[in-house]
Formats: sequence, structure tokens, C-alpha cells
Amino acid sequence: MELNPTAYVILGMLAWRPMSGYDVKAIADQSTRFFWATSYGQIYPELRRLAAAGLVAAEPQEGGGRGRKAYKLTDDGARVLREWLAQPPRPLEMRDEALLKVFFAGSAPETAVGALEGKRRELEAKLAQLRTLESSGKPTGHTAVVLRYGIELSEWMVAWCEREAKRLREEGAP
Amino acid sequence: MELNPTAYVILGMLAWRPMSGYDVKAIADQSTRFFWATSYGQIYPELRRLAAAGLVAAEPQEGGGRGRKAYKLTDDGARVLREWLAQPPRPLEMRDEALLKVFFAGSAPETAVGALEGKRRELEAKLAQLRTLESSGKPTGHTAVVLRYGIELSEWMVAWCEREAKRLREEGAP
DNA sequence: ATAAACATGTAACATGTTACATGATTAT
DNA sequence: ATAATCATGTAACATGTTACATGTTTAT
Repeated sequence: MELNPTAYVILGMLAWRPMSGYDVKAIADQSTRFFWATSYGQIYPELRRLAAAGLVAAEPQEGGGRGRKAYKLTDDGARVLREWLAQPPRPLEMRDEALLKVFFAGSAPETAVGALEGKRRELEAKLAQLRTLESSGKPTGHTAVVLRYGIELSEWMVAWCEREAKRLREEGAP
Repeated sequence: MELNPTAYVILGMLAWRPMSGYDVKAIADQSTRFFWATSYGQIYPELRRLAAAGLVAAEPQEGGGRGRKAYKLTDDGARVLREWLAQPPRPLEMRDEALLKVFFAGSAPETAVGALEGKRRELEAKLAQLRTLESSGKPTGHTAVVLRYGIELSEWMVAWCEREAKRLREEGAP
């Protein structure tokens, strides 16, 4: 059973508790989005495919929610999720436009510091969100480990951007 | 003139010297691939589009290479490249499957250390390549700055993977 | 001769984003 | 009533990967 990574985001969350596509998106936006983003355009079709494959099952909707469809993980789904977890992870993909700009800054050297500062600003914004999340106390266990990674890595990157921007400003073109 | 990032990889390299799609790929595989990968399937069609838009121009092929088509940057291409460099960079996209596995490791806690070790091994391999590149002495100026980023960031990540794997092994489930 | 490296290109597929359309429920 | 939020879904588009097809040049 070969699934795309987004499918595993869904399976992973359903392993916590039954939920709807809307819930998956809301939780992803507060957590996995920092290292694996998703959108409704992926989640809803994927939930259908997973249901067709028998890895998730629509929960009988109890009174109230009309349009709402909650799904739960099936035994097969849980097995597929565990198999994926045991597999060596695929190589990290990075798409860092700021780095690309610094790399090619030879064509306009005065722009390099701006690219570094843009990256730093973006990281500070991300850091603020991650710290809010951390002080909420909600992430525990493995999710908290990943949150700490996000915070510490971002801090390292911010420091690097500051250091290199300073160096470039002082030394001029490297 | 809105172009995709891959187009700027091409323009950036042509700003160094005229070259073919094959050259762009070979150089990207030794440099930008660590923060922006490309493939022939993108490069050749993109070169055509850039030529159609007048941002690059096929060089008159001198004796020898038959099929070989070298392109050079036009004045318009150079202007578009500089405009892009001056623009604030788009947010960083990360797709880190190893982190996803740690995040969802609650469903199979014994797999978390394996995901961390997989990530560490991949990083060590990347580090070896980056260090070889560094000791070649070829990257200078802004490209060397980005290379140092790759090396130092990877070292930080390796240390983090080791530290957390150790913690998980000692403390058991977090 | 033949293998390796050089070189270009396309088609099928996978993945992901954005914008739009639609309607129900809940709080003010 | 009405605005906000909850909720589902699709279509068009953008981007990117992989596998394949094809031929040339250079070194052994």
C-alpha cells in the first residue's frame, strides 16, 4: 500500500481520535504545517481515497452536525500507518528562495542583505507562533519533541541570518 | 514578468557565463540542489520559454558540438534577474518526512529513534558532499556563504538528531 | 569497436495551491 | 437578522519527478 505523505498526515491524526477533514486541516495548520503543509484540495479527495481503500471509515454521524463527516481509522489503516512509521524516511526536500537569492547575489550584491533580512523576519514570525504553541502546553510527547526542533532550529537560523547580514554589511561584497 | 523559481536558477547561472541546459543541470546538482533541486524535465522546457520571452538567447554554436545549444543571458534577462533579487523572498517550504514520523510516533513509539537515525544518516551523506565541495575551493563569494550555511545547518541538525535519539532511548516514551 | 560521457527532449504521472461555490450552525 | 465560524467539495492551474527515446563525441 503506497500512499502519499499527505495521506499519512491524515492517518496519523485519525490515530489520535476520529475527526473530520475540517479538523485535520485546523490541526495541521497549528502543527505539521511547519514541516508538512496541507490544503483542503488535498485533504478531502484523499479522505475519499482512504475510505475507498478501507483505511478509514466514515463514522455514523450522531445528532446535530448535518454536513459533517467524521472518519475513524480502521484496523487496516492503523497497520498501514505503523508500517510507514517503521520505514526509513524519504530525503528532506528544501525549497529556500532566500538562499537562492543569496547564492545568485553576485548579479546585484546590494540585494544579499535584504534577502537575509527577509528570511530572518519570516523566521521571527514563525518563532512567535511556535513559542505561543509551546506555552499553551498542549504539545506533549513526540509532538513536543518536534515543536522543540522547530523552535531551536529557527533560533539557529535567525542567529545565522543576523551574523551573515552583519558580515556582508561590514565587509562589502564577499 | 512573473517566472517560476526554476527559471531564476537558469537566469542566475547564465549570468555567470553562457551555457547549455546540460551544464545548468550539472552545476545545479553540485550546488543549488541542496536548497533548490531541478531536473531536465524542467530545465529544457523552461529554457525554451525564456528564449521565447527574450530573456535568454541561443548562442551561435561554434565548431564542434552538433546538438549542443548554449544560451546566454540577454539584457532583458539580466534586468529580470536583478528585479527578482531585489524582491523579498517567498516563505521557506519544508517537506521533512522524518519529522512527520517523529510527530506521529505515538502510534509506534519504537520507530521514533529509527526516524531520527535515518535523518541523521542522510545528513551525514549530504555533509560529506558539502565538505568535499568546500575543500575543492571552487565556491567563492556569495556561493561560499550559502555553502557554509549548508554545512553549519547540517551539523546542527546532526547534533540534534543524536541528542534526541539518545534522550528517547534513555527515557523511553517521552 | 565499444563504452562512457555528453546532450536534448517529451510524455505520463504525482503532488500541491488557489480560487471558487455552496450551505449549515452558532453567537450576537 | 446577520455575521462568524463550521464544513465540504471541485476545477483550474502550477510545479515537479521519472522514465523513456534518441543521437553525438571522446577516450580506450
